[in-house]
Amino acid sequence: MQEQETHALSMQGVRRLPYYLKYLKDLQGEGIQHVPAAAIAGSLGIYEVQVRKDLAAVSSHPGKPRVGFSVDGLIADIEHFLGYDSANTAALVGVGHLGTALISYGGFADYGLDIAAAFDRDPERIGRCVHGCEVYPMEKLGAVCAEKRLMIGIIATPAEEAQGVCDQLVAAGVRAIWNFAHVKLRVPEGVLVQNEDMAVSFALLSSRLAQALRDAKTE
Amino acid sequence: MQEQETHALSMQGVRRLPYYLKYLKDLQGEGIQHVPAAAIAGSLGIYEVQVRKDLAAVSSHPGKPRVGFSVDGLIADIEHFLGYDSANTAALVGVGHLGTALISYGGFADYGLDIAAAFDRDPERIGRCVHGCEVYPMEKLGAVCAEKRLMIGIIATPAEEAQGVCDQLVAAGVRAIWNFAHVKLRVPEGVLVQNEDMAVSFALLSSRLAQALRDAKTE
DNA sequence: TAGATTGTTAATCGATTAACAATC
DNA sequence: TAGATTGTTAATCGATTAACAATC
Repeated sequence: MQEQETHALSMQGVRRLPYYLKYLKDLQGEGIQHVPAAAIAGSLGIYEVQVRKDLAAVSSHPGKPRVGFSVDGLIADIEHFLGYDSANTAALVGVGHLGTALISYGGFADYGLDIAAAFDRDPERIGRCVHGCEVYPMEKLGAVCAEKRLMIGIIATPAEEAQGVCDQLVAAGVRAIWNFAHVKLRVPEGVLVQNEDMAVSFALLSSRLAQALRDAKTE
Repeated sequence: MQEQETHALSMQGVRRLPYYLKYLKDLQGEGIQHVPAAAIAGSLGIYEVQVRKDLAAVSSHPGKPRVGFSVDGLIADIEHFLGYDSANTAALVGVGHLGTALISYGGFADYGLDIAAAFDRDPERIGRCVHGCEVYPMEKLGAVCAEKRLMIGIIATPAEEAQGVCDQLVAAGVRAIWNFAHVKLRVPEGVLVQNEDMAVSFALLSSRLAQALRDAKTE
């Protein structure tokens, strides 16, 4: 019975899961069947207790004293928790450099994401096939999304167009938006939005660097 | 005197600053000179108190009752806090789709990032000029970074090459690494690393979506 | 003065860390 | 049994939210 994990995992915890998963898959590749929490913690530079708490929240099979956790079991549990075994089908809008990078990024296949169709308004790009993914004109967005029952809309357009594209995706029935444009999207209740904002990430880096340089000067 | 802001701002707070900045610059463009915290909070959908706490941590000029905060003053303070007025010069390694997207992304100029040189090992790409940025061969990395005194290394290579590139960048004197490869980098003490991991971001989206779909089924 | 708006102190909430009891 | 490793309960830490006092 895999349905006890209602919640209890912090959002930070969810962010750690992909790292656990990567490490566990490496072990799996080496044919290792059991792993103690301490080993996972060591590979990521965090505390064992945190790993145990995270795993307790997602895993259906508890770890065994003296043995550790089942590698295969954990992989299955984490993938289930993260929904990698659900239908994560996506439509990508904006086949510029970033969009192409996303389609081409091999890592996603591992993580259950299937970009099933791409859209662009540039006639030059329409009809092309990028890494096995066909590029459709914007006019077909509604029909293709509905037909393929796509769940996720990925926005990789310039910021000015993002809201319009978002509205079209929502109208076409997607349940979640992964937004790479530097803009705050308005969506109806019930649609998830995840922002991937490079400007925010850079701000963090820049402030830490500025702080470090100031500290260095003071000493 | 602008040097009282030792700390006191949460990391989450730092992540909100770029949004404040964007809103404030819009106001500046409209010629508005003062803004109350409530207006900033409203535009972002957060509480006023949080905005005030964040601003108190970074701003040198306090806000005035009945008037609000000086738009120009806040912009200057936030940019200073984030280090956008420092020399944020960067070397980018890996001029694939993602690397090209980063160089071409107009937004960074606003945020104080200057990608001054790019590197690649593909002879086809070397010597080209992408959005005003010259692409050098990997062999020149050390010399160019030293000569231009570049502070930040941006890694946009495949995961397998990331650690090697990181080592070269560190040897060339960069103080911070912005890593887009899905790998955990080892760096010497004192070098900052900021990971921008799409797999992590997607994991968050996927788990939220899976949870939402489960909830919908239950009801 | 009255009211809008600020800044600060206290209360709550959430996540991490530490201490310890349970089990193969 | 002894020891490795687990899971849980309590303590700490950090960030958000609420309540309130200060000021133009």
